[in-house]
Amino acid sequence: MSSDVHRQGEAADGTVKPRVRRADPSGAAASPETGALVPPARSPVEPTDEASRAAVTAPGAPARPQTVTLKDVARAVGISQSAVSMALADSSRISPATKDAVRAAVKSLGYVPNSAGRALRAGRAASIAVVVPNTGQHMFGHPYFMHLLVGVTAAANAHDVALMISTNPDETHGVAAYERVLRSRAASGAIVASASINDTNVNRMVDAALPVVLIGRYPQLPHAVSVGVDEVAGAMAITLHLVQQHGLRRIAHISGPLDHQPAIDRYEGFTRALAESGQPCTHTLAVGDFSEESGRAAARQVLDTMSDVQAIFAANDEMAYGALLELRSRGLRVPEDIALAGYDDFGISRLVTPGLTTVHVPAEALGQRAAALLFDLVEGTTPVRTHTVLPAEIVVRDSCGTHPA
Amino acid sequence: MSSDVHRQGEAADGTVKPRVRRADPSGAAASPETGALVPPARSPVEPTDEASRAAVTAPGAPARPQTVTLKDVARAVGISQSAVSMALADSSRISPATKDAVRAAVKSLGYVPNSAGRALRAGRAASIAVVVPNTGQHMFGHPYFMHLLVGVTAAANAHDVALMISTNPDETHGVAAYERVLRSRAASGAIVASASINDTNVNRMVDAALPVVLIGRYPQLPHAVSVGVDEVAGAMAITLHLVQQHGLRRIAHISGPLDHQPAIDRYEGFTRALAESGQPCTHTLAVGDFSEESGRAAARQVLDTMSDVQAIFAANDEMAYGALLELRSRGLRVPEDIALAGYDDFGISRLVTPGLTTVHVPAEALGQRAAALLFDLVEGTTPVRTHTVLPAEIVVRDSCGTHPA
DNA sequence: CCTTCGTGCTCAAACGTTAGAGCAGTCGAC
DNA sequence: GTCGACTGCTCTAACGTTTGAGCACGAAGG
Repeated sequence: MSSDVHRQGEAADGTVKPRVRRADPSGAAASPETGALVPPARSPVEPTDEASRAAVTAPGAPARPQTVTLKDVARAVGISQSAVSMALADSSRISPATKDAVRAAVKSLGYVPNSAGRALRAGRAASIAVVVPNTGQHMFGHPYFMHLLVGVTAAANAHDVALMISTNPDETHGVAAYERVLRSRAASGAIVASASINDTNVNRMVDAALPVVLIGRYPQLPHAVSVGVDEVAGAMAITLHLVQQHGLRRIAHISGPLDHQPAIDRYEGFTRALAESGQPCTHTLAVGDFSEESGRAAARQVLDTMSDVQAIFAANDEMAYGALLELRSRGLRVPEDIALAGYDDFGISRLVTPGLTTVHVPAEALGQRAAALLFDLVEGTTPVRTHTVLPAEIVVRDSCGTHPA
Repeated sequence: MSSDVHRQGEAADGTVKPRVRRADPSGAAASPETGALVPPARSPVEPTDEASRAAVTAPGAPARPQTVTLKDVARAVGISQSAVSMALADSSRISPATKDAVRAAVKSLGYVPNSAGRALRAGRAASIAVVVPNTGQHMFGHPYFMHLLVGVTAAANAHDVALMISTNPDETHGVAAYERVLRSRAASGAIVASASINDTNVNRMVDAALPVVLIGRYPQLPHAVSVGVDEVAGAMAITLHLVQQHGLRRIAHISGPLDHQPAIDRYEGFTRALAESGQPCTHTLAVGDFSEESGRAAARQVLDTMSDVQAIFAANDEMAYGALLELRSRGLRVPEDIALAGYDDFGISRLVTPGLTTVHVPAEALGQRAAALLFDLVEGTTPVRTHTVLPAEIVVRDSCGTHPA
């Protein structure tokens, strides 16, 4: 049985010699798990166009796998296939006895309706798509999407609908990947989880006149159906927590790229909270790109330019972690010397020492709501409101200081 | 514009009052991000059966969204639709001039082939599925799947094939979710990422005579095509590292559930390494379930029963983290008092302090290889080998002790 | 001049499904 | 006794695609 097993990297004598990789002990940005993937010995699948693929398949094409269709059920029961179809649709025009017979035959033959036939007839597929445009895998691999997917999956399962996911291989294929899914009617609607507010793809999708639900806030697309989180409120809450609960006054914000709506909203929440706190606060801003390394760089900038910083609020946990590394390397203690807060709450914040105070993004709930809205759209029920905003919730851990009182 | 915005949890006066949740400062198992999701104000989508949904859609059913089909292109060019089809397939029977005209018309009309029509005609859909059977979301939400998905997505994109994901809503729906995807021909093949070796669903899938690639090692299914990682070698390598590089002799293993192939393999690698190390080692075993809490419990058991433990090797990073918490709470230092190692390398191991020495699981590469194999199967090319095994690679960080020169 | 061949298309059928029209038989009402 | 309505089905068309068969035409070969 082991004779047909092929071990890559196996030495000639049959012993397995695992490669050892030594991690950067500084724990900095050269993160092993996001590093280049182990290159497969076999070259990656090369793109094949429809024509040549068909040519390859044609010669030795095995008999199409035998499927049981309506016709088979009809033959078994001794009625027409339309009658079977109607029976399965529980039509009142079919006698109970016939329905029973049909159900029995369906079960014994193992009939499952062919989705292509159904989709063709119905004009739409029984599936929805989650599209993540404009993404290298750096975006798609994020835990955020995993949680989103869990939510969408749950809703799709409940609705008895299949789920397709569609990402863009690269910028040049930009449009293709997701537009085709919709235009080809492979999915009857889509949930779009994008990023940049300048993403023209998003506008395209919305214009496509197909059911689309956006995740996030899209002020420039007032008529698009969207579901988001109240990011401004979340950022306000955590900033106010720093100011009011911990009495901090000199606070830096490390924002994400400011063509990114969440980055804008979190920054706005930050400034608004300072303005409304009633306290004389000083603040500064450093812009990152949501990556750990950019957070570290931003922290460096903050520490070098603002004297006596008391707290840093980063627009996501990854940058907060980067900042933590910078603080650590300068011998600054968190939270004793500087308080730290993040945003997202997808694992990092809990695992890091000290645990990061952060704002929880309910990605799973977002996914579930988005799917529910999409189903309304697909079924022609116009949703009552176009924009749904879920509440933010802050999670207090240790990085912002010991709990007063 | 903000008038149609509905804020959940918004107070009557319009101010947003975010809820504050206080995290368990012990940092133990009550992990916020895996906790119950924020319950949506609106009740979750209730299951709707096919019949009643159709009834809802029927009355006000809007005109089916206008799509441009082959017929439209044919009309525009002034030829038959078969000619258009042949032109697009680059048939030699069509003149270059006509092909050009067709391509121009396709472009100007924005024709995209309807996937249902194509799938119906071809007998199979241009999509593959990733199925995760036997799963509460506890399994599906794991970073492992995210990485797997990234790999599969890349391959699917390169092959110009859509990707469906299919999970089981719950145990009762067990079969339905994935079996339907395949039996209904919604996908032309599937990648199965399962867990338990007793999972009868996996056998069912394999028996279904549809292209299926399993992820992991399935010794009991020798004829199924699978792609896995050499878990035994990985566990051996890390164990030998502890024994040979760090001179540790009293080592405990915290395994996963032993009806789970990776758990079995990692345990086997552990014992085999000890046997082959040439050193007189003492070891013990505690069984967990791959959860952080079970890791903590197992560590408790180990520390209470085995005297003078020098190292703990946990079968995954989550349990290693649980063990770390237990050690920390007993005032034991890692690695000074006890060395620690994990397995998986999906983020936790890098973020925790001290960084965990672990074995890297190349989930993305697994996904990519699995997809490549699946495409071979779907296209009728029988792959040369049924089992592919990727090499393991250990990642040395700080939890196993300082690097001996 | 007739046949053969090649070219460049058209025609028709088929994939599996659903739904509207139609139809044979029964039954109740007038 | 005739009419209409109802019951319980069958027939047929249609969704959009691909493909094998067929056909009209011109050129080449006998």
